[in-house]
Amino acid sequence: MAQNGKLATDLVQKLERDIVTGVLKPGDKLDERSLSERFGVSRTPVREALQTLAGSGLVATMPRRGTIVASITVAELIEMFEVMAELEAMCARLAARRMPRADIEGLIALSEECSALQEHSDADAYYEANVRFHEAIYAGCRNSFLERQTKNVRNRLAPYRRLQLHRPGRVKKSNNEHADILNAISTGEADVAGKLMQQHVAVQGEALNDLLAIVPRGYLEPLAS
Amino acid sequence: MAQNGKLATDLVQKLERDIVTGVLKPGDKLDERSLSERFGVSRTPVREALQTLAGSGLVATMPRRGTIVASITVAELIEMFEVMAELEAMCARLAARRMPRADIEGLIALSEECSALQEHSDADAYYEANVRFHEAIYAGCRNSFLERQTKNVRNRLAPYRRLQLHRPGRVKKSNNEHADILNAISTGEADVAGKLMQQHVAVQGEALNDLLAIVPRGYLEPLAS
DNA sequence: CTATGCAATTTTGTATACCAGAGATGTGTT
DNA sequence: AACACATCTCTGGTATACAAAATTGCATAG
Repeated sequence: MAQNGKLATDLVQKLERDIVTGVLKPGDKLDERSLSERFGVSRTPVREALQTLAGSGLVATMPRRGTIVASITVAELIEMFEVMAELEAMCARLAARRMPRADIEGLIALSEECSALQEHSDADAYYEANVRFHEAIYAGCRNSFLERQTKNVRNRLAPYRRLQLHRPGRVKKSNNEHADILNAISTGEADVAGKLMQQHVAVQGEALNDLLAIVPRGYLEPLAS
Repeated sequence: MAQNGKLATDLVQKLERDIVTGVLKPGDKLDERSLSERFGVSRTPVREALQTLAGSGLVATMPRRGTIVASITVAELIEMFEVMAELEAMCARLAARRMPRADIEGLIALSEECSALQEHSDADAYYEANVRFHEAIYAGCRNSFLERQTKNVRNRLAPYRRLQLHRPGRVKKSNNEHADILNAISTGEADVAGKLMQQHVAVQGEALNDLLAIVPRGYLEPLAS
């Protein structure tokens, strides 16, 4: 979609991965000069890459004050989770109606993968499998625009979502919810699948308090920016 | 959000307005040198502006082949309307729950404005009022992230949505649907408001065929890109 | 010792120059 | 006359140089 030059595209992907996987954390400064030296290119493609990332919301750049990995306010966090839950619910609803049998088999396999990893209580490994499970459902909605849109919001929430699974008991609960969602999709109960997914993703009540409690300093902006 | 330099920001806004209002049409070529001469700046801020617009999907740039105002395929058009309907439905649902009385009064005023303009059967004037009505509902959801996201998709669909109102009878029908939506929001019936909005925005069945029939050449990409 | 103001340095924003690749056009050959 | 190949030009991609603004550090005054 946003096709810039080859160098810039590479940079976008590298930086995006680093942000989504947590190598770069919210609030980290992205200096154009350092980045250009580190990647052995001039500042121009670096700027283009940062520009692109700013467009998708992964970084924030203040005029004349540089670029940082986007950190959001508590209010925005709540807002984004609200939208995320609805987007994923839509994916699940459509997947229940449109996902071919063969792909559902694949989804089952991914679900089992999650279950297996859940036993070992390795939050990071589970997170990766979890991402694959969810992405399979995005793909199942057979709406590539919705898929892109959903992945985009997911990426922006990634640093925060990752934290959730480090809460005791959350992995097991998450895995159980997967089973129910999978079942609803498999039987074609669109509205049920959507509702379950909505609840699976939504962060409300106690879960919100728990999440806020474990968000590290710097991941959230102070109220007065 | 995506704060580039002052010049680039100005360009983004100017180009965005031209695209959304139809001055620039899908498929139009955006030559960097011409734009830089026309606006009296160098190519650098022009490139940054195009970069930003590409990020939001309003323009498409093919490597080494330049930038054009984004034109989409029929499949994408359908997909985007499907998502648009759901986003607006979510706005309406939340607005029904959260919109303060005072703001509902404003919404009523906007609705009456639409009704008044509908009489004169001036599709363009109605379109503007229509936009204001819908934006008031976006604002009513009290989720600024959802609001931005919705406006973004709306902007991308603007060239196509504008066409719809030129279909005979569509303006009157649209206006009637507004009344029902307004009523549901006013009485706090969230699910009804959402469902009505979803149907109001969705393009399916005959409406889709009608829309495709009046889309000018160049607005849609050929299947093989 | 702290606060304020000025200067120097760092870093971003813009302009320009250079390079490379894709498409167009023309010529030669079959 | 038609097709293929080569060259040429036009446009984007990248690098670098220059200008303006902000932060930081130091010095001086209170």
